[in-house]
Amino acid sequence: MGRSPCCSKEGLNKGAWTAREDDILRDYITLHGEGRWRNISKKTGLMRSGKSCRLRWLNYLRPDIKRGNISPDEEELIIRLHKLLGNRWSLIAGRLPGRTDNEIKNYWNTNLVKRVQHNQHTTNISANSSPNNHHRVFKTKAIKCNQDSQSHHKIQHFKTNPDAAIVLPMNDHNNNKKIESDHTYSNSDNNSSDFRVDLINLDDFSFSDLLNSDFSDLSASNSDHHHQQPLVFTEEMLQDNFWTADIHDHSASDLNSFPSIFESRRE
DNA sequence: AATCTGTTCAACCGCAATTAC
DNA sequence: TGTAATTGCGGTTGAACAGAT
Repeated sequence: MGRSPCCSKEGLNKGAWTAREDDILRDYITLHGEGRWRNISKKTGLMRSGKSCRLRWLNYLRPDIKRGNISPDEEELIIRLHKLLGNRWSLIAGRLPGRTDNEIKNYWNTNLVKRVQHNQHTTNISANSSPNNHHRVFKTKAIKCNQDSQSHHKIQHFKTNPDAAIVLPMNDHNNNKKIESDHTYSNSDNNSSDFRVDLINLDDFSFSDLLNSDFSDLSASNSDHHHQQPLVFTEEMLQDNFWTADIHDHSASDLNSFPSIFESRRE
């Protein structure tokens, strides 16, 4: 016995949204907030699927959205994050305030992929003698958390897991929460009840992989420091003998510390 | 002016994970 | 606990537009 059957898809509008449809959707979300996407078409008479409403809102109508004019800094950040994460567009978008995964994906496919391929080609020619000189893409595990005990358990799992993980707090457009380095929950919106984090399993890569990913000035390259959220670490990483002294010496568990920490570890 | 070709980007689709019943 | 609905993600499509011929 599951949920009540879904409404028929017949009669739903497709294609470009009209200004009137935009107004209806915007007004509804302003009044009732995001989520329950399928209800929107029911309650407003919009002949659009819930999926379509969600996409239209997230990619176009959100008030905090930035469209077009991707700056050279943002461009650089996209390239670096793509090098690190691959086609994880939502994850990359999470590090670029006001940008959507769709916009970044489009921008990558239309502007950056050719340039990166060209650069790789020229790099390969010049570094032909070192075939092992390639970077790796880190696979992350996304988990959804809220402030209940189960979510604490999830975080605790990663805190106690020997394969300690880097926590990438999502700069989620739905809320402004993040996990602080001490794992207390920072909640700037008491009405929101959950958030996502992405975890990189350290078992998946070696230090050299990370070093080859060229993290340098990742944070600094983004001009919008107000919205920039630092990468943070699990408690284990802070306690780990390999890391502790260095990170505490740098007194900040964010990416600004990465290059020097890694450099010192290599010595 | 008409047609062709390439580019852009909003929107759709299918799938997997999560959530609700 | 099983099943179906919902949500979110990445890949793909196609309409609209611009520039070339």
